[in-house]
Amino acid sequence: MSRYDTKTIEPKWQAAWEQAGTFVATRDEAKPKYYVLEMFPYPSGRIHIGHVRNYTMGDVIARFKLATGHNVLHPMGFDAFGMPAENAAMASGGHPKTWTYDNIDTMVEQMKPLGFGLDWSRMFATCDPEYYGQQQAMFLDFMEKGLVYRKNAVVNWDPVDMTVLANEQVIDGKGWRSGAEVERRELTQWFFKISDFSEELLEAIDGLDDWPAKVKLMQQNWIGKSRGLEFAFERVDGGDPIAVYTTRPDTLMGAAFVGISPDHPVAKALAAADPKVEAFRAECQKGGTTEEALEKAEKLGLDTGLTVRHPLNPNWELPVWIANFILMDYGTGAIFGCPAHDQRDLDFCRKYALPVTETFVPEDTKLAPKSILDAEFVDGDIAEVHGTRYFRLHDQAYVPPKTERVRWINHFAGLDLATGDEAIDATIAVAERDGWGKGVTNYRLRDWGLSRQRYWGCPIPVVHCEDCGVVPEKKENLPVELPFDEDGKPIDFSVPGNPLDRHPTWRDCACPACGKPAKRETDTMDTFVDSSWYFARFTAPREKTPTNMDDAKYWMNVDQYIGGIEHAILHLLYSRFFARAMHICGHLPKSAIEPFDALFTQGMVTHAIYVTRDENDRPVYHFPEDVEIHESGARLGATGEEVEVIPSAKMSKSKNNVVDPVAIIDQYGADTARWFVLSDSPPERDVEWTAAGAEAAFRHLSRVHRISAEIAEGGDTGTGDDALRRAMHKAIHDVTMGVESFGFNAAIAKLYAFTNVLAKAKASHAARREAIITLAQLMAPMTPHLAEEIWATQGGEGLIANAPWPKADESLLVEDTVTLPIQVNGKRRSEVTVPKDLPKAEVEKLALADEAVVKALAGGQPKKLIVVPGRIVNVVI
RNA sequence: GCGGGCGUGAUGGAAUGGUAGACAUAUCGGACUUAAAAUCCGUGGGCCGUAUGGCCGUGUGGGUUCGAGUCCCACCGCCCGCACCA
Repeated sequence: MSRYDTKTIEPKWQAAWEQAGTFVATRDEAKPKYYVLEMFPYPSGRIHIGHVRNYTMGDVIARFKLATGHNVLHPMGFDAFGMPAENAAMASGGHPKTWTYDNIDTMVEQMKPLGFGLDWSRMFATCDPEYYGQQQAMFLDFMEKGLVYRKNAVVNWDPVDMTVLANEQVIDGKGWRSGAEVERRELTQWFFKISDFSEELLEAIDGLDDWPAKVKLMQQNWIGKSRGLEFAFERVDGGDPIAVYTTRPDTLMGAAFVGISPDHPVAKALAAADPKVEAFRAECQKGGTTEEALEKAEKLGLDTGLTVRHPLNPNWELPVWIANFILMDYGTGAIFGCPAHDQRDLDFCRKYALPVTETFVPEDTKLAPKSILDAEFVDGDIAEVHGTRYFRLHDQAYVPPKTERVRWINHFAGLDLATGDEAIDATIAVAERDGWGKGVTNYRLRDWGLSRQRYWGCPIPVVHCEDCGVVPEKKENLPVELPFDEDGKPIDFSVPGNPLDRHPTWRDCACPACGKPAKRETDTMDTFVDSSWYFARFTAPREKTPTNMDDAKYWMNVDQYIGGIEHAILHLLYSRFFARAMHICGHLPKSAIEPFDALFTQGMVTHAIYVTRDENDRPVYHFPEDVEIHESGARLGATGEEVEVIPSAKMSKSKNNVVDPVAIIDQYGADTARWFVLSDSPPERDVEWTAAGAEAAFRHLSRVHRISAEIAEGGDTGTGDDALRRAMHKAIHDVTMGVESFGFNAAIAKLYAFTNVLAKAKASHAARREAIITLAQLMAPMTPHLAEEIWATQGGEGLIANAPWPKADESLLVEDTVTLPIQVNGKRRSEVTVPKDLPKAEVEKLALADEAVVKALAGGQPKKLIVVPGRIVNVVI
């Protein structure tokens, strides 16, 4: 009997698929098309077991769709621009281009033995000039349609290296290499006008029926539509009024101060005249640009000495403060602070001794007069004195949901009991009636800054001309290619800053408008641009235009997109924007403006970390192969030292817990790796790689292989054909459901169960042969090599990859009798087996006659009797 | 800080609001073997009980329901994102 020899089996079938062109996609109007795509990898160097999981899921879908009669497109490429290539060049003196293409070669070589059903003929990398040249062409189209513009924006500035830093390169507010305190600095940058699409991108989320609800919710919150009031505070000194935007105009009577951003024009004007203000602005510019850093930073304020008049009472003057937590990018860059109903404002006002005024109190309370002592407020903000409940603020701002009714104090629109939403409406109405403000809709979504001051990215194809200004490059001059050399030598990346900026010749060019000598733009594009349209490019990857409309019409949309949850917002939102922009420029049909019909977000593959401590109590990480697991705990194989096990940690080179797919394939074969990454956890959740789990997967596949070999040797073993066929059709049904609903782990559990039945089945040779062939077909999307091998062993024609998916015989799925649990007051007490169509009344009779029920009733009558046909009986006493 | 998610035996997990723990792993017991490996059979949430069986049990505390792992509220813990990481 032949053993399960993956080293022979797997390359054999991979060669067979390649020779047959099984996965090469060509347009065929006669068949329904199916486009399945996994988020393409960054060529970091080696493939990761996480990639294996991602692509295996896609491959299961692709092979399943092929078997169900679809014309499948399942391509692969590389998201190849980005910082790590430059970092590698900086660290070891190579070139980003060489590093990247070497990595791509390695990774392709590592992916092929996994047997993915990919159309490799469509592969490209985003750093191919053929790709980024088309991207530049689209950029010019976007410019023409007014979708691109320039403005100032803040970046992380390293004052020692004199260079812009990515957020990732800012560690605890310091530059990663120089260690210098990072500053926020303004730079003129290129932007895509994604904010023009805020409403459309928000509304269209409703139509994304096959996206996870959590992703849709995150995108909605990110776009952040809000309704509010815009108005201006008159300055007492007669200067330009200060415009503010607020989502809580109902709290206007609780205003304590007006706050402006350190980057607000008024703040800048004051700073020009007053070094104290300038020093404060400089203080505010310390640290990185992330919203997290800004939000967590200590709240700082500076009283400008300016005052403004309250719009509802000209005698009420409010101080103007500069505050570091106010963003110039959102609203008008100025707010009014209402400490009673906003925690951040409350903290600020307590810190700077500004007054706190409630504008509303809980419905069943009164505002506490001063005469009620603090001591009465034993439990937070409410005190009860002589039967009356009084409210007064303490440490927490009072922020009830806007849909909750509250009691208003001195509301100028005459409200008494009303919800926040009603009060906002009333306030906006009054402001509009009296002409001092207007209701506006605002979005949190900001325009997409795409400029990067780095080398390894797609050059922005514009030219700066002294006479003509910013001029788009001519399309016939595309691609604007990155230079490989400078002064005849490969570019030196050991110097901080953008090599394009200091390149001796690359910048020099002729102005596309007037022909005079001019300078190229040296900013390159954000790598998110590259990944925002690659899915469209896969439909016609060699086209001399960004897309081919016929191909795009045929293949788009992506029917199933699969990738990590970490891309839930940015990548997916940018792609949705890009599809719309491409449609406007004639590169995609209208039908493709929502490019991903269905989205699935898969979890990570994790692995335990093994740690010991050195003499200074610093952690020492050990490779799994150096650790022995005993019942009493884990120990180092060499020394017997006890090892701490941290389960389910993200794989990381520095923690020595990375599982290399290449080693796994070598040890067990690709099918085992594929089977394991699908089997133990639901695909949306993290799965922990364990040696025992991989071993178990391998044992199971060996067992299936062995069963096939036994059956091939023939012989009838009994007469249980009927039971085996029932189990088989149940398996067909369950596995089909599992695959269609991304329940891969559940599908695999059903395959285990069916295998157990088949292994023990006493049945005719014909029935057993039918069962093993069906099992192979059901396993084929997950373990395609083993499936082909069994198919061939059992004399199947052609390739199993092309065989039609088995169909479940519905008549064999239904049982004649069902066993119903009988509950008494919701607790299971007994059960009764009845014919499946037994009328409800009969079931009730049987239930009431049940020994346990009779005992529980003790002669009495049940209060209620619930019979759910085919499910359960509940007797309520 | 803000937004989103997750939490079930020793372990990974299963379960259209309807018998919690399918399937797999560890463990333990047995068969086969001179022996081991492989394989096969059984055991496999906790407590009590020889057993039929009983009580408890899905992070914690409350709620809705005839019935809650599942729905709602609060809390705790962990994970993801926060616009220049990909």
